[in-house]
Amino acid sequence: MRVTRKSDYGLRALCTLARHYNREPVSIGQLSAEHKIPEPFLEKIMQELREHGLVEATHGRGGGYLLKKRPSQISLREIVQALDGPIALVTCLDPSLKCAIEDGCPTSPIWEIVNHQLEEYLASLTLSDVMKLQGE
Amino acid sequence: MRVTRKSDYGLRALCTLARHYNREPVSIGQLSAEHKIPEPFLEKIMQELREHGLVEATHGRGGGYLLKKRPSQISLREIVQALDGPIALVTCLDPSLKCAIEDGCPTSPIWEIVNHQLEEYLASLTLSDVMKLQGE
DNA sequence: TGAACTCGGAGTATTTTACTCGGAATTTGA
DNA sequence: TCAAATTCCGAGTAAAATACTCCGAGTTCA
Ligand code: FES
Ligand code: FES
Repeated sequence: MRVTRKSDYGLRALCTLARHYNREPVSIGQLSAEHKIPEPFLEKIMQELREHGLVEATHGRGGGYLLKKRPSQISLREIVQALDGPIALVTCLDPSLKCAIEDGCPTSPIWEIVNHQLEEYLASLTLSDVMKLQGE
Repeated sequence: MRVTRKSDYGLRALCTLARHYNREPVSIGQLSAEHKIPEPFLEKIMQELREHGLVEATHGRGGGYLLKKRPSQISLREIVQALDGPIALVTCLDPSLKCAIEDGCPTSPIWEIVNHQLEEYLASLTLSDVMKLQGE
């Protein structure tokens, strides 16, 4: 029942990018120092975020990353899905896998409901919510 | 973001025990056959459920397991906590571990909220809810 | 007394997560 | 124009968590 470290690291980095929204890009070096994230690992994370359209990168000296959308347009759900893959509380809910029992499985309906609730809840929270909470 | 197989297996087994509430105990053999769970693994699972006071066992021939409380008194949260340990969406929320940043960590407030919501939601669902959904 | 059970502890195997490495490509400023 | 600062990409390795096994011992009951 855990979000991977990738998602937590990713979210922390995105917070910094939210502060820099509409300003100069932020490099891996800066991000990893601020949040104590191993550099090469964060590099991979930012790459995935870019592939999923959440950030964009500028190459070369002075380059780095910036948010591609407004902080209020980026939900926790998107972030977690980008880094951890589909939200599936049990393996049977992961579209890329299949389950042992299928029909007549007593637990599948309840997990579907819980999963759906969780997904909707994460969709309702955005980077700007995270920023707001931080200030308190 | 996954409940372990242990919890899913455990929940399936508990469903059968719910049907047998106030009747004869059900053995590991029966349970594992019905739900296609490896016998020795299920044995461990039932042991943990017993240690957490959710089921009770009777030894010897004709023995097996029975629920120790009414199905409506057993929440998903208890089950998951018994088998997967504390519900902690990120490692920082697990009381047995500590975190790298602590003060000023931008993500900790939001994860606490999400974690709490999830926990409450699981607490609100019981074995009898699972049974009801199954009938549909 | 022996078959059908659970108990308990100590394992092993498999999968997932976390993280590293090195070389190529891109941009900018001196 | 070249060297430094940066991302990009693919292929790894290391560590941790999960999934599962094994076996000998204790219980109960017919
Ligand atoms: S085994 Fe797949 S839904 Fe239960
Ligand atoms: S690192 Fe522990 S709360 Fe963020």
